[in-house]
Amino acid sequence: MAASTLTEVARLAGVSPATASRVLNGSARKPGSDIAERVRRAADSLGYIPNAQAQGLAKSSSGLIGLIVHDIADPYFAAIARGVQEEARLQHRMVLLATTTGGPQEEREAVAAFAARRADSIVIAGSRSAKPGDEEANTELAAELDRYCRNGGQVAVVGHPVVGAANTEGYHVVKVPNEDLAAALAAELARKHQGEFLIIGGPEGLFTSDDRIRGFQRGLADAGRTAAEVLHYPFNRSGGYEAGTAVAQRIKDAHVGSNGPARLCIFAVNDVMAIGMAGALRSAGLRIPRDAAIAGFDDIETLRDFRPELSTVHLPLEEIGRVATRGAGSTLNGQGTLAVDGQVTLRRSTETPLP
Amino acid sequence: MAASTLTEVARLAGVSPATASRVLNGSARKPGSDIAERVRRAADSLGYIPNAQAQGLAKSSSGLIGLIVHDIADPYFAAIARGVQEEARLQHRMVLLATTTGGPQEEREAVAAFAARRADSIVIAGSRSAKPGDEEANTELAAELDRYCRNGGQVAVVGHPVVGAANTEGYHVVKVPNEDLAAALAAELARKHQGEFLIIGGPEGLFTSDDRIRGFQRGLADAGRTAAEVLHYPFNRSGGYEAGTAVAQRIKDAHVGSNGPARLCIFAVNDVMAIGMAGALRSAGLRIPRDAAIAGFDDIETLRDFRPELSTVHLPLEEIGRVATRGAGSTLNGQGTLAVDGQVTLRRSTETPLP
DNA sequence: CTGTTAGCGCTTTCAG
DNA sequence: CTGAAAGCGCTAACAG
Repeated sequence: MAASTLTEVARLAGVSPATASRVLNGSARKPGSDIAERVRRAADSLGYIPNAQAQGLAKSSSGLIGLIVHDIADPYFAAIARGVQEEARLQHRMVLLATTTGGPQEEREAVAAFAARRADSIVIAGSRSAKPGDEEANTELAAELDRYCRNGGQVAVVGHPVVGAANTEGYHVVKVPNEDLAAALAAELARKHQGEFLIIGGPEGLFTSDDRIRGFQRGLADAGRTAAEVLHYPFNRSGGYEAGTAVAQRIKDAHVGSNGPARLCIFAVNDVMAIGMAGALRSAGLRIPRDAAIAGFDDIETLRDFRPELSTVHLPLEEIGRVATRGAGSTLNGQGTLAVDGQVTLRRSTETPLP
Repeated sequence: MAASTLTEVARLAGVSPATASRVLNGSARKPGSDIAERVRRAADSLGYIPNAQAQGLAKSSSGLIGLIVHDIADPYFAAIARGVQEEARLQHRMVLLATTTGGPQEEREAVAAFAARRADSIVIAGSRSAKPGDEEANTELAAELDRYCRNGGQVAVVGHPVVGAANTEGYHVVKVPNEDLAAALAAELARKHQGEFLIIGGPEGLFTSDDRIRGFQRGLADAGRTAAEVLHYPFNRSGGYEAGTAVAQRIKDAHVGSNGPARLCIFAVNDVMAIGMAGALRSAGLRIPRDAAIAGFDDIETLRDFRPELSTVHLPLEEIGRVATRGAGSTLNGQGTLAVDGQVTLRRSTETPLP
């Protein structure tokens, strides 16, 4: 027993499928109210549900919006996803989810899959990378997006354009001033912090990570401080934890003759890494901010309940999701750059402990 | 410039669309390798991407799996979503996301939307409720699901069947032994805890919440303890926080002449509520476990970095997502009950502080 | 093994 | 204002 079709409804109502279509789904034409009523009655007596695939085929559009994230359970992506979802709902669209462990190769596949489903627009939230070895995959990804746009698709990428992406109509970038914000953070920290700085970054070539590292170094330089050492680890909590176990030893060694205000100040390029780092230090018996200061980036919701309260750069994550979706939703603004801003947010993890 | 079609590919390769279809998409038939090669070449010279809508229409299936959650940014749902996503990928399907603020009304709409898109299966992760006033909406939801199943759809709901859902072919339930686990938790706590118990539940009528409350009370009773008072608050972090501000005062009042081991032991029916509760108590200047013990339920990933370490009942969240998806994925097992198990996990938040 | 012929369910000109 | 007819792009019986 298959679902009932428009034709069946039409027959039951004694009208043509065309008319039934006109009353059941929006149309410029407005059938007579008597007829309309009859059709509607027939429709729900049969429990009619329009076949979106058929509608899509006929109208060549789908009401779908594709979202690409690295990991939906990462609070950063989850928050963006919530924003995307909210905006999608406003637009009466549904969200198609794809998770890619990070490679441009997988992203290309996801884009192709979305294109196959004729998604009206695609939001790419994951960070782009330019690791050596990824060039080819990146080129292919760019080509895929290009084709998608040329076929009328709308794309919004968060944070950083896709490497080599042509400036096609329909291609939007939600600019996040990672570098400037990181610089601002460094400036603030340099003011109240006399010790050395250490940066825990993601894999080399990850744009988001690189931007933040560069910005932080610039901020330090502007404050007349020497450049910080940079360590590279995976861009997630485990990476931060791993880094933390390495750093803990260092701190302990330096601790001989420790002097509070000159202790190490660690900047992890995102909050989950900062959290991992803090966890590792705690496991090693160290305390924040007593034995080291830590700052992160993103201000994920999880931080609200994390102790010590973590200094970070607040990013309007949900808003980013909404803006991206909105930008990719309306063809109004052909192609362009959307912007959001963040804010340095100092909390207890970088306070100078009382002597 | 629209995307190129199978027909175009066929023409370019000098074969019939049927043949092109056979080589480009899996088919029992295997065209000659010379022809096949020609078609494949034509296909990617044109950058051909099959139109999934058309395929779906023709095959009446879509490769889509619909997921319904309350809030994708809630760690509980995010973890389940990750599991669903993983399994979906294994099955070469894509996940369609819908978030409902909780009402059966919205869930009904989501199911209808999935049905319209001809999703092969639907996973409902949100908790079902039987609030007075929801009866009608619940009935409609059940009817919608029923129809969906009758039309060949597969459904898996997590935790609790939909109220009034007929035992249709294709309807699966991932049983979570909430009640028993809560009872086990209560038993453990009763053993090491002499003070009173207090339960912070979700809204009355929410099955997950009610089951856990019932189980906990049963566990207390079996241990010869008097029933705990139950407070009802929203089923999220805010609810827990709100509850916490109310409870804090109580604790302080009782604190006059406090005696460590007899302090209050609070059971919040899920971890996010427990976290909210803990936050509120901390804001009020109270400390866990010194001034009160707290336990939650779910063991969300966030707990790993929460302090004090929270006692809870571990649930294999990702696994639940996978199992649900798997159950709803294969028509093999017509209809039935899938099960997962949890485990009481005691941590520092319920330890008895040293005198 | 390949090509032809019908649709899948809906929208949309175009007549009436 | 309504109906008839022609597809949207692809698959699946059938023939050849």
